[in-house]
Amino acid sequence: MDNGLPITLDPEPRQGAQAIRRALFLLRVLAAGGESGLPLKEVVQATRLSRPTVHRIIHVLMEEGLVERHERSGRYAIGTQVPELALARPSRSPLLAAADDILRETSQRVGDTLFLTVRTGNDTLCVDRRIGSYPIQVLSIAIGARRPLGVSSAGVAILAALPAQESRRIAATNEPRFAGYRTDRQTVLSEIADARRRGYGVREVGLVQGTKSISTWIKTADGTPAAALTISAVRTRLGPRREQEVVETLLKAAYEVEQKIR
Amino acid sequence: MDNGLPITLDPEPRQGAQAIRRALFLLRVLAAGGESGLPLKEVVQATRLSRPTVHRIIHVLMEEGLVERHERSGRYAIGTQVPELALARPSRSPLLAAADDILRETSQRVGDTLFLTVRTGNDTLCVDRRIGSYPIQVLSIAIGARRPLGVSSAGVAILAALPAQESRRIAATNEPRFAGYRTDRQTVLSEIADARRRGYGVREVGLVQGTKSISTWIKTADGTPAAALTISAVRTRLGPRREQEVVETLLKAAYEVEQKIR
DNA sequence: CGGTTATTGTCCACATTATGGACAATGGAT
DNA sequence: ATCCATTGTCCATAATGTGGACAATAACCG
Repeated sequence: MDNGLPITLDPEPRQGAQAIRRALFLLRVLAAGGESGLPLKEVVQATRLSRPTVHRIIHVLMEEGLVERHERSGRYAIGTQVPELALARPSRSPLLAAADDILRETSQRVGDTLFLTVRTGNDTLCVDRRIGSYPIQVLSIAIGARRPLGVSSAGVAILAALPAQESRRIAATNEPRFAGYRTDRQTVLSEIADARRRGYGVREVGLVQGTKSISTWIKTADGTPAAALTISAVRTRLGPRREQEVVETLLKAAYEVEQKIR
Repeated sequence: MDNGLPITLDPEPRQGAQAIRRALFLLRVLAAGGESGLPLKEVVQATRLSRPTVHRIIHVLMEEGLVERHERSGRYAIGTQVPELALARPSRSPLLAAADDILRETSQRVGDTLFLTVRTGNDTLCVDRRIGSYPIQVLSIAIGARRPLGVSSAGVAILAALPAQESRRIAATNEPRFAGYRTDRQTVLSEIADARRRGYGVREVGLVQGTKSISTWIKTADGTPAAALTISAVRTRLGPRREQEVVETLLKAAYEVEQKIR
């Protein structure tokens, strides 16, 4: 696969921090659990770590305030310290700022809900959502929703925009988590291939019954995908003809965002 | 010191996570560096860890996206992943919601800038700020500003509201960081004692020349301090007589917040 | 410029730390 | 009252993370 081009490969990861890496991975898994959090068991399954290890790390994170445990349910979730640490950063990322106007205009034009989704590690994260004017809107994904790369059309689009090698690596890494979303590695890999061929990602069978999603990718100057732009609607609203129209609109919008963030 | 009362002592901290604890401590130190971040050297000083250890951990955190390095300055700062993790939580804490109206009314009444500051670990963190109507306002502290407990009037107030044992422990822990704020443990301890006697914290010599701050504490139902309510103004605006008036207003506002969060 | 210092980065022998198998406790469910 | 599912704890042991010593830059300066 080495074609001599200056592809930026990740330098071999630094050693001597297994525990820290594990803890951060745990945090991301917990983040995927959102406000309601996850029971220990699911965290163990998603991480493929031993239960004692997960237990120990999660309790240390609790002592440190990065994780909370819900009184009633016993589920573990992201704690108050995390947003507190986040205050050290400017409130709005360049991407969000750049996409703001474009999202508004585009969602008005197409009438359906638009999502802006970024990649964060091996996950997708919904960072903005604009509701359209059509009376039936797909709102299943909220801002902050996090899923393994590959299980949503946005995730597939982002994987399709990555070098094949890396997308395969991520699909392999996320494999243990796919079961929870009723998919598997083979399916994801073929969806990625489809998306590469088409130039955009599609999901006929959304996580919500009867919905369909289409995603285009947004690349940074160096060619790595920065985000995905997704439209979701009830399936009947995205038949072949309209799919073409909508895709054109999305591609144009994605291109505009790309220009703004350079 | 054991008087038989059911004082909640921290259970002995869990073992087997030295590295994780260190990494989180590093994150908090970096958070104190705000947007501009800190050079490695200062992180080393603040943490009292060996330089190789800090270096290794910080670079792992960079690989994981929790820390960024500024291109120009080479300083390390909190990275994009942190706010991304924070999206897993509801946007607004109960405290902020409860304090919202009260802060607005109170800042209108007194005319000077009000700050709402919480304790997070061994730090204070400014989580809200309301600017008053008087033409000279002290704005030195921004939302997100983080300092070791003890160096601001808010920090002193919170320490004063904690059990003596714990406030002493924190003052000792933070000692290495005090130098950077031109204070020391002895001074802090005596300020805490003063605040306990008075019922509120005062700082005649603010971090900014010629300003003065007064802080009252806000306690949760279980008696632990949840936050501090601070007024800052140019010193001449807080002479003895007005100090009394302002303190009464602050105490009343703090009491109202306390009622709301129970 | 060459030289000096301040800061950041790397290496690796070694001791401490973190690991996970096995066992215990808790708490619903029936 | 008994069972099953889930969470919690222990501890011998291997592997991980540590920090002293050395190296490489970057910043400063005459």
